Amino acid sequence: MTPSDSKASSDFIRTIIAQDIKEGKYEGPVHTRFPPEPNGYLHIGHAKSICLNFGIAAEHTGGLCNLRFDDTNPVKEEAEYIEAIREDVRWLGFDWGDREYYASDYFDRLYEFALRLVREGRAYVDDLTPEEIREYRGTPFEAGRESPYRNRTVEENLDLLERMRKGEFPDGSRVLRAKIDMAHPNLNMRDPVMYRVLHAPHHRTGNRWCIYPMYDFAHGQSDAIEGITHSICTLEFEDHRPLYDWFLDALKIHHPRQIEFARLNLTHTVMSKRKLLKLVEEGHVEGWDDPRMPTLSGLRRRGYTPEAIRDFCARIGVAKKDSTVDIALLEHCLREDLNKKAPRVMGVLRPLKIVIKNYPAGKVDELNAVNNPEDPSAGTRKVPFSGVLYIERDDFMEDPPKKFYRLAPGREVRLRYAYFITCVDVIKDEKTGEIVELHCTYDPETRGGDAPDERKVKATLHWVSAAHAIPAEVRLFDHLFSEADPEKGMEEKDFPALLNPDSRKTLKECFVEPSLKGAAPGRQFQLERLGYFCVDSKDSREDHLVLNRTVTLRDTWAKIRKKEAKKQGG
RNA sequence: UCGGGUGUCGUCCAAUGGUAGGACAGCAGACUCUGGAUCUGCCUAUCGAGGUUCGAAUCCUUGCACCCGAGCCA
Repeated sequence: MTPSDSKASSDFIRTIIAQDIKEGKYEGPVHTRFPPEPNGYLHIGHAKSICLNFGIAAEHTGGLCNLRFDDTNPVKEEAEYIEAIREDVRWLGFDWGDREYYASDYFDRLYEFALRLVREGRAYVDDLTPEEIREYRGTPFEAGRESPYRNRTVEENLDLLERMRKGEFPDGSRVLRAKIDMAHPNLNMRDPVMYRVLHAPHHRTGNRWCIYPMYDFAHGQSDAIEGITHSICTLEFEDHRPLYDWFLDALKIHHPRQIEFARLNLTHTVMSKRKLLKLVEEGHVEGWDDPRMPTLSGLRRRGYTPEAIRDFCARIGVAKKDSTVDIALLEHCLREDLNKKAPRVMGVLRPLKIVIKNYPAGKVDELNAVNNPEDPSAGTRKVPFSGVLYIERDDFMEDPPKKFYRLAPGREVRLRYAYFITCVDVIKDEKTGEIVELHCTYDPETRGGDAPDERKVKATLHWVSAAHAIPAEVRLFDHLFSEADPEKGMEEKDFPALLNPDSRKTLKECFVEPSLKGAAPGRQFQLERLGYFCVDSKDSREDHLVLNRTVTLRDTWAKIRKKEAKKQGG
């Protein structure tokens, strides 16, 4: 192994951790955690965090990464999301062993912690209404005011907190607050709420609790309880860090080192769970796993591979600068992976019928086709050829421009792995003028795709034999939003207006080669010259094949066409 | 106006006082039974102004821009 083989990517977080280890700051091995809230599905932004946390643990001997659900708000969280999150993390390729934890596992200890702070006079029960609390908090520019309930006795606080826990008070009537500093320039330190009354059943603790800890009072302590050494989170928690420090110090418990990084943004999509949830709830997409969604379940259904996503996460790096990664990089990683792995088959999306006039009637030939030119071990297969075929409509032009070198009247091209054919006649619908079929001749000497006289053709087309082809429905996907940045200058509630109306096109009359018969859900392959596709895991049936286009191939011809169009359009 | 952050090619990430480099995107070409893949070449950047230094993306001063923060959300 050369040094470059094992060269791990580095970033400022890994640098800090390496330094901490060098200085012997922590007793045990590196211990991280991935802490999702089960209130939605995981998206590619979470993948960045998952790869970071599990990746760092894996890079150190004895390193561990926990999966912890931050389930402190029963009104927003659902058990359905937990299973989905587990599946997504596993699919991405990470293993948390038996270390699956829940903040709700710690409710008893958290309550004990709260009691301790109350006894020490560091927390109090406040009777202010939510509106009053906001008012008393002040603003970033002016100090807040202390609540009139701030100086209750320890006994009174203990009594009130216990009665909150027992359910004597309605939602919103009282909270437990930390007694810190109402004039602190960091708003998080102005007596933050630790517990609120919420008469709601919890998906794990049922009706055992009617008060629930705030995230700020649960997160740091959960990390401490689990012995996390490095608590990696996103930038918006940076100014919560002093508060976490305050709790940890007051409680005198293990103190992980928190490091913040910038969350991932991607062009042509949205990433916040709120927005994704809105797309789902308002029916702009078919669900969390709609193949256009940036969710892991959506990407999976679309045909993305875990390897491609991990590669992407490695390439985007980690930093503290707000950034928006071009979705083209994600697509590049995908193509690179699929190019190595996906078997090639032929299929026609917009069929144009071809009749080979000089081909013996009724004859069927079996031609050899390479399964994957990038991988000889993938072998070869037989593809049936006959006198009536379909080719792609886009592969013929009656009046071709200079740079078009596919089929045209009088022109010879190659049918992949088959024969050279020449177009001799164009048959049109008399009324509409639409081209309904092409008449061609073939050269029997070119069987397999090479001419004995070494003559060349400029194009090779994909095709299927009409009598042997399998019908399929094919869904073509494009960016969810046509704008690169749908968050820019847009009221949050209005962003669906920017949705790309052409993000999904369904083609119902496609044909694929017979080797795809009975293809299992999720199966992936390349349709030569068209792109990578997979069998839809939800809608495909034995007798009704449904394919998703995962991503197109790089398409130089499309680029030329676009450029020409732009030139003419001015 | 307060607190916390961040400013390097179009985009993302490096360079930690010593030649500003890589990837994606773009452009041009080679090759090709996928206009795929592959290969080659090209293009473009240190937020501004001062200073320290033989030498500054990096240190200092100052200005500017952008992001986060006033949930009983996470």
